[in-house]
Amino acid sequence: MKTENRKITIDDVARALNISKTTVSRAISGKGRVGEKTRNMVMEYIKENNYRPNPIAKGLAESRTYNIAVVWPADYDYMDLPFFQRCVVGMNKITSANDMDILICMTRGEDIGELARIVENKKADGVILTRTLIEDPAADYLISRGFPFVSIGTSTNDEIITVDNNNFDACRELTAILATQKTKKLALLGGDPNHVITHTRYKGFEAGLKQAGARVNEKLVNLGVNTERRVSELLNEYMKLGAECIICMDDMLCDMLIRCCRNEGVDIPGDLRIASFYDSKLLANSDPPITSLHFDDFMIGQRAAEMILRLTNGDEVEKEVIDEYEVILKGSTK
Amino acid sequence: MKTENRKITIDDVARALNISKTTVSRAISGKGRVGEKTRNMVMEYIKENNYRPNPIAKGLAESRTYNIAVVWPADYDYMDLPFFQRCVVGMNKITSANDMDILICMTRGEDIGELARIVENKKADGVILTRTLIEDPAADYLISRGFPFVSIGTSTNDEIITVDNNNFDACRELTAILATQKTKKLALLGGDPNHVITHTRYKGFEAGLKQAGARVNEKLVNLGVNTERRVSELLNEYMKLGAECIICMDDMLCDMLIRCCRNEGVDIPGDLRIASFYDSKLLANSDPPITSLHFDDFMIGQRAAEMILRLTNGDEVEKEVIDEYEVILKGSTK
DNA sequence: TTGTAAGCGTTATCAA
DNA sequence: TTGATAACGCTTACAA
Repeated sequence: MKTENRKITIDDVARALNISKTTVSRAISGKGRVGEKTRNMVMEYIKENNYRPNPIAKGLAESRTYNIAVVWPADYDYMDLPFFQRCVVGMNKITSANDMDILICMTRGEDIGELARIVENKKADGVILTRTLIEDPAADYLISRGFPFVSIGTSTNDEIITVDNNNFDACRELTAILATQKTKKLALLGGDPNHVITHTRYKGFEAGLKQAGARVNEKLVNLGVNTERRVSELLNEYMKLGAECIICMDDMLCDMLIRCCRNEGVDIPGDLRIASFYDSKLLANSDPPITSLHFDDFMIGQRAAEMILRLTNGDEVEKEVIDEYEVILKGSTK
Repeated sequence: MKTENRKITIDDVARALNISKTTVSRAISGKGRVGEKTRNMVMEYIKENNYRPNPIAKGLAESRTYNIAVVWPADYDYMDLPFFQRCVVGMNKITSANDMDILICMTRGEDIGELARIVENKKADGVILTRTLIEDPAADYLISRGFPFVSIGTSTNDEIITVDNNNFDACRELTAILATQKTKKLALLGGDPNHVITHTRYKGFEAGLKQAGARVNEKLVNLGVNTERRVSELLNEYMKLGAECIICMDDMLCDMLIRCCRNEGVDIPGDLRIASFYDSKLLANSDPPITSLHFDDFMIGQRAAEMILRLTNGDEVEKEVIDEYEVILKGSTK
């Protein structure tokens, strides 16, 4: 009972069939002409003997890895957002269907050292960036190296191939709906101004107000908010200015705001309405449930993966915008 | 202005220095004797010319990949739990410090096809399973292939090298604290009985009651709960039986339970106390905030990564238990 | 201490 | 349609 554990190689196949490696290789890859009969013989043999070409050797010969690197931010602020995880599940559906794998690569603030290592070492054939920044060292680096990549999110740099949800329209629509109720005084609480999405959401907010015949009140808009202390200050300011509704750019801000309201005895939606430009399962089920937008993270991951695969195959790839968002009106806006 | 983009190889280094590849290889790897002078010369040259050995070629020669595969469940139930994502961030800290990378690999229910592909194709040197099951096809497969792996979570199979939080003690402690208040009638809502953790938590619950001089009331314990409908039914049953406190095994159940209570007009903690055996940032901030346990996901990922690296280096590795949990008492249990 | 040459398992070039 | 044979870039016996 010898358990031959050594993996069978292309050489073994060739020898067993009394043909050359070249022929076997051609039969499998489909490149180059092979006799019908020979091909069948090879295909049958490898099926029966469960031969799988070694992707490392293949990679060495082809200068490929059959891996896609996905870049995540490792900052604590983002570690809890299920967004990245959900994207990856979507990407995996595509990559695994193409016998490719996903490599996880972290950036820590400005530090793109790990990405650089992966690129220099050729450990992946392409890269997916999971967010776009105004000042974006990762994207700049990849461009400078001429390394294929796509970004999730809209970019200020037009050469970058991106896939994004239609955040602008979604935010515009939600804002317009809220503004055309009796409520006119809408306020905004925004995140990191180095994120392109922050500006997109702001533009959507602006357009939504315009559409409803209202205008942005600069005093009711603040970006770069990232602490509960700051949220609390702004809540007080906004209330003094007579804000009727506050929209948060994401649910971490929204979560903070809810807590501040509770501490200050501000009733939602009685004294103040609240909405978020990005959904969270848990917030949508909180008391009161929070009005928000919903995007399909799984889907956007899938699209990004499809695009980078095409790109690494040398095909032309165009930017994409996904329009399937949902506006979910809940108790927090009556 | 020729941009020599071709990567420099070990051959280039050797030729430039008028020595053989062998010597260069030895100087870099540290294996085999090399003259002090020669080594310095090599090291200096590769630093200046920014030479990095190609890991694919290295891998082909050594039969290694410098990748670790991390296995995630792709089921919808788990897609939202930040646990897996946080683990990976922890693992990455270790792997990247060792010039290794993380490959993501999904299992879908019983389907371990992708894991098998990665193992058969030798696309990783070792595997980390992120949960343990009673009936565990992934672990069984890896054992049968003799492929190195570690599991996060306690296993019923003693040969498996695991790293786990001390769930038993944590659950025991929380239960005991809740039971030694005036409350004696504790109920339990549990998840998938194929997960080892479900049983561990149950044992902890049992031990906690015992410690408090109480005993498990079988009618107040139900495992395998996974729908809101079922939670609602059980809430009614438990209330009829006079339950004073319900502990949920995780925060998805807890979230459902809170919603059911709201629907049924059950006041927390007035009519009923609630706690969870696994924490969620959002639940801890809900109204009322939920009493729960807290574990360090980042840390457990780190440990798992350290273990698999040692294992792939052929070192002996022992099971580990991490004792740093926190019991967080909040408003939901008064 | 250093070098030669044979792998590692593929693909690709060039003849036959 | 097929087959030698040389890459791909590195490690590692075995020699010197």
